[in-house]
Amino acid sequence: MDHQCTVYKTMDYLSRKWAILIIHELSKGEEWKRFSEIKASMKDVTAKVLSERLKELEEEGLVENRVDATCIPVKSEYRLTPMALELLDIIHSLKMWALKWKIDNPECGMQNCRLCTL
Amino acid sequence: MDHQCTVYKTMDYLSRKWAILIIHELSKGEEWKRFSEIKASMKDVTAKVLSERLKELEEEGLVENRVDATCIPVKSEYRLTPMALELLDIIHSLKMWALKWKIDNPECGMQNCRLCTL
DNA sequence: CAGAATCCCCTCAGATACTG
DNA sequence: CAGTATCTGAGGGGATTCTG
Repeated sequence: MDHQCTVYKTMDYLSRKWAILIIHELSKGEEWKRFSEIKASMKDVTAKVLSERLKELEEEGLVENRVDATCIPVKSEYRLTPMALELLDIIHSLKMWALKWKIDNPECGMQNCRLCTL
Repeated sequence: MDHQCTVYKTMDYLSRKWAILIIHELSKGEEWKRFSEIKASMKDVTAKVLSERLKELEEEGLVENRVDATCIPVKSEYRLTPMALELLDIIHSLKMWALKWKIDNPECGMQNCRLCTL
């Protein structure tokens, strides 16, 4: 890889399942979101995978985590970093590109795609 | 997935190993590139994977293939479609983003990253 | 030259169960 | 609530061999 590391490495963790959807989910609503809140809004993701992705994204500097251990039960919240907020624009461009060129794919008609979040 | 199909489906094939690097490779130099030419310029990719990716990208409409069977040996060439050329801008944005934010990753110092192709 | 066919490994993600 | 631990299966990718 050597000289092709930047995009390659970026794709390495962004291409993991749920990663982009998690980023997108965190971009909605209030700043800080609880683990259970994220999980609930993304029906099919398991706690294991969500936990893994959040940790990876945190290591990559895309997600911040704050924990309030004085609460019972413990309150753990996540939000996007400025780095990730800029990435949102690119994800948006990707959506626009997909909408423009791939709109007629069999399983997602134009109506759905125009309305869908990603 | 349902309402999140566009970006998700796009990521599905773009996130496969070598896919983005192949697109990037096809964007360089002359229009049409031969199989062996692509393979030679991407040291570590195997013929199997390169063949698979090219076929997937062709199915997705990102790559065109023309074959001259009158030659011996057969001449098979590939190039990007207009759809893929627009995607290049987004890949470029992704590189710029990575350069800006992830420049200090351990295995790729600033010098390499500024010079590297992706 | 341009792949196709096999074989094999190994990672990733899902399911389930458990814990402070 | 917010995870972790363990097991499992599918499949993506590498290495090698073969072919028109």
